[in-house]
Amino acid sequence: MSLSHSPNQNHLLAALPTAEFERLVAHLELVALPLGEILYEPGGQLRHAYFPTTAIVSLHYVMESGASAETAGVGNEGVVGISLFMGGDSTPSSAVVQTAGHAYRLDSRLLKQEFMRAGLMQRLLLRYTQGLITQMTQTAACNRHHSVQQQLCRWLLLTLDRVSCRELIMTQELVASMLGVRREGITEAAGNLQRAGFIRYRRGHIAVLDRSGLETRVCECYAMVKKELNRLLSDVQYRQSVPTELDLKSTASMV
Amino acid sequence: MSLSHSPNQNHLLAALPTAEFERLVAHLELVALPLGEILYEPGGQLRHAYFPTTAIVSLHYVMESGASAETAGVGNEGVVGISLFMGGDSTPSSAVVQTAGHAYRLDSRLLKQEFMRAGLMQRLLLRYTQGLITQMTQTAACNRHHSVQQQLCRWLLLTLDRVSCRELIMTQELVASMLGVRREGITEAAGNLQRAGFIRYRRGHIAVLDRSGLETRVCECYAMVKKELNRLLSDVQYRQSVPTELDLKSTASMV
DNA sequence: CCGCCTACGTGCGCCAGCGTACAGACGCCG
DNA sequence: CGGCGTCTGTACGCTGGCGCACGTAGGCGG
Repeated sequence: MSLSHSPNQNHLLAALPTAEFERLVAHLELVALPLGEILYEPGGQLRHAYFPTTAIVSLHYVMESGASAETAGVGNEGVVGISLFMGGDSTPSSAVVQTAGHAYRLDSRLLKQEFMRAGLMQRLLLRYTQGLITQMTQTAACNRHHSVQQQLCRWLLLTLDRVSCRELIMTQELVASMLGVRREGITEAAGNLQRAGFIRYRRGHIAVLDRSGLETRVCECYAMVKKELNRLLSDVQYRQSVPTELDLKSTASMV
Repeated sequence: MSLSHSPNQNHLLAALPTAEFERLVAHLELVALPLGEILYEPGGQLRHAYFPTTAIVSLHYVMESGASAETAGVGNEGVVGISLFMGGDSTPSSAVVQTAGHAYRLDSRLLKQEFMRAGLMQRLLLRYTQGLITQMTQTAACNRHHSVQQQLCRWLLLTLDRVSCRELIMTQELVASMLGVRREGITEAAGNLQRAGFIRYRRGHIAVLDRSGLETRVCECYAMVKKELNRLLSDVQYRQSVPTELDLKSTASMV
């Protein structure tokens, strides 16, 4: 948490070749993202792209009725604000900080400029976007066919892969709004997992005790998303320290 | 149906400036797409991109259990095979012809080449992809919160916007697999719509009698998708004949 | 014209998840 | 230490959609 910050904690930034990185690094601004902060709302103009390091941002859609559903999450593997280079400048979804932490932000114009250079940055951003599409596709199917408990496991594991500790600051209410279900549904599903000894719930804190236990309850969607993201970014090379230990660990423990 | 074919029937191709269009037109190959044809399967290498004119292709995901769900549809407003330029070359979803018709196909290498030129084609493809993302997002939320009947209306309207006639060749079984619900669920929902006089079902044929009727039953998702796609492609200019009459009509009748 | 295959209609029991309501319980703050 | 706000656990009836099973009917091929 209070360790030194570095843009290299974000996988995309860490994968940039030196020349491209040098061009951007002076314009990267470290910002703290408190829980609940809204990075963008439907139709609003984006002024920055955010490269999370320790924070996790949730992309989700709010319906007229107020009901909502997460379509994808963004952690240190990605970037918030793909519509900047995809061309729309805005989207109908919102981006909300789901786990407090830090991110480096970059002026939207600079990101577009860098994208237009058609260098590795463009390639990385497009690949990442493809991974995001996979995540959304999978979420759509998962919403349709899998139980709340399975989805909770998926969500916990995906979130866990993006943070460095085993404890999440997260109320059931919040999780429920992510998955688009009732709070009581989460209470029940989480209760099961707790009785099984996989997690421990304590008033806004979820401690994961047995990761592999969760993996026995999760639906296929989790593995699919991880596998596809790994595939898409498998050939990228990091400039120096490889920041993927978490991902490697998590995928190694999969089938 | 048996009218003359032209690449201009596809909105993306029609929006290319003359120079870019000339470069590609010799390599565009008209193909007939029969109902049920599989354009690509999970993990398979794509050899072509498809620009539908009269055909409609469904992107959908099949789970281990065999259950499936459509994440987006592609008609003459788009292209099948975005992973070619996004970078993955393949996706975990499949693409299946949902309404028989025609499409122009283009060798995958040529599409990549054209994309790399960073001309208007790139801009169009990225914008379209952004629209596709919107569609997937909306589908995910819709799967979660809306009734089968609302989703059926959404699906019918979206499909109707992509064909030139009021009758779809479509069994209930097929619609059910698109929406990822039971066939009986479609029977019931379609029965309601038929009793209301909005549609007429006849053994594999769905005739839409009252479009505005359907619009009273549909959820917000339909309008959202249309609106966003229009916004994203609002500033494109067509080379000659404007092929958007259908879309203009459909959006004019919306709120 | 007849038969058969495929598609459509219907009925039933079942259950996951919803809406609502309320009771405990943790922990912060005064 | 005590109070209160927030978070979590539990209970109950309800309903939409599922799984299954079967009846019916349209329409194509022989």
